[in-house]
Amino acid sequence: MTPISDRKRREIAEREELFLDLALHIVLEQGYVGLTMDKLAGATEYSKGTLYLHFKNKEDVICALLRRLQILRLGFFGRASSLDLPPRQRITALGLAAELFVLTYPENARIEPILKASSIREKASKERSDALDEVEMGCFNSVMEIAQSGLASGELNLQDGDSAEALVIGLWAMHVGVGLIATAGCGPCLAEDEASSQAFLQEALYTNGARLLDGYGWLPLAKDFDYPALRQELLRTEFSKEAQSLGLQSSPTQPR
Amino acid sequence: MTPISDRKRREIAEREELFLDLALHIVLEQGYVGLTMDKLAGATEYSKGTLYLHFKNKEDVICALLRRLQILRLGFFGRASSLDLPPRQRITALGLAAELFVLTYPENARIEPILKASSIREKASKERSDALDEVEMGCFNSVMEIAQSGLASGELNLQDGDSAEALVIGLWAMHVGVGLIATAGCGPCLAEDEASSQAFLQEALYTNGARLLDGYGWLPLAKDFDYPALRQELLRTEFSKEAQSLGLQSSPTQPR
DNA sequence: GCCAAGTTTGACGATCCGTCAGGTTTAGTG
DNA sequence: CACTAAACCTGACGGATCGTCAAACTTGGC
Repeated sequence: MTPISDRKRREIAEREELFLDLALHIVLEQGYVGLTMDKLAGATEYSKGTLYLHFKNKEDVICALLRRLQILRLGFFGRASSLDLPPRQRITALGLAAELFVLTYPENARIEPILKASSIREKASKERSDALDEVEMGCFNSVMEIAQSGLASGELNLQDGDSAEALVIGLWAMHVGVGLIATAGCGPCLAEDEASSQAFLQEALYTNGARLLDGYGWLPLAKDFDYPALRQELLRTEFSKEAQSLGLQSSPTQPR
Repeated sequence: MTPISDRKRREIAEREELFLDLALHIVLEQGYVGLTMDKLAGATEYSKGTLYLHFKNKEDVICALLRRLQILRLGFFGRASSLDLPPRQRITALGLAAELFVLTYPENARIEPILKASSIREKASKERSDALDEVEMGCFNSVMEIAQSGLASGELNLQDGDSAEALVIGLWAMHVGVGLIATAGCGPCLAEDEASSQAFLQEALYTNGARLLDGYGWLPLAKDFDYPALRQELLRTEFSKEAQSLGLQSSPTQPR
């Protein structure tokens, strides 16, 4: 039994994916409290002991779950960020990517706040927590990189006390904040109707992002460039697949 | 034993305060997971049964804890919001109030995300959850009211798709987001040194708030009014007590 | 002094976490 | 093919916690 075999290794990786799929299913259906290691083991063909070979504890499962999602987010961000566009247009594209990510993987909104808040990070294994950090860092840096290229090319001019980092924190905080409000509500405000309030919040996030960048004087300002058209175009090109599967009508130009 | 006695009622209310004090102490010391109903009962002179006469469950305790804090926040907001200043100055004052609140009651930052994230609201009693909503609504409305008076007096002019609600959501989301990042970190980014990164985040929140309002074109713009001076003045007047107890040097004008 | 209503208690059943001794499978060997 | 040792998996179990409720206790009016 010397060769600790690739097959085995692959099997284990596959099994972990399976565990995470099932865990996600349970969390979505019954919430974090509803997720039980016994239940999860029962849902698989394996026993609790095996589960604990993969995950240090329940918190570790959540951590792994979120990491899997954040990798997808990073993918979206990367696609937007590598477009051949001027910085402000690129960051607008990234904003769109963030929106599409949220819409495509609504489960992220359920998992992320669970992990952010309670002291889950402390209990999860260090490796997994670090792995998650790494991906989140990547997302943050995608934005940071655009800000820096804006500075470099002169469309973004910071004043006295400002910094690119502060700007990115602002965008990031707004993104995180809207996500949190969307799941937790801020009080019951906006809670009238689940779906429409989600749409309103996403809309508000876009608007406020644009206003914030305007406030920093990042050119071209919203009034000087047709960002909505850019978004529409991106929905037709880079993000056409996502737009389609979400059923976003990309305001057809001219049906022939 | 006919008069169900005011004394008794008062005693019960006092006892609840005591419970909350002790619960807060435990949460601050040992985190949410460290808070145990047995432990809490043990810390009081009462038994678990009595605890459960006050609170439906553990989640209810957290909910009550946060509500007590949010009432204090509402107080801060109210004081700022009722100042006799033009709208944008007033909302700046409210921003300062929010900062001071965070500094004065750092425990809020520990409790709030716990409740926002995990499915605590679902398990807490409806009454308590509603009571919390009410206070949070009050806070939100403080901001909303200022935005509306800005609209009314013409310093704030919204464009096409914008709305006062969206603006307030933006500010609110940024506030919430920064709070979450401050406790959870966004990845380990900024985590170099606990205290200084907190300060940076608060600073960033102020800057971004100002930039956002500038982006909406809410007059007077940051460049046309000395908002830092206004903040200093408020620290010397309305919020002198808080500034003092926080040891904020309010850059003395002229010691005589 | 006595009783009934109101109040408090803590032992208990139920649930869940994480472990580990022991059973089962696997893959190489003669 | 039989055998063996390492790798793998299992599920019963100890420990911790939640929330309940029947019983014990306190209160205050008569």
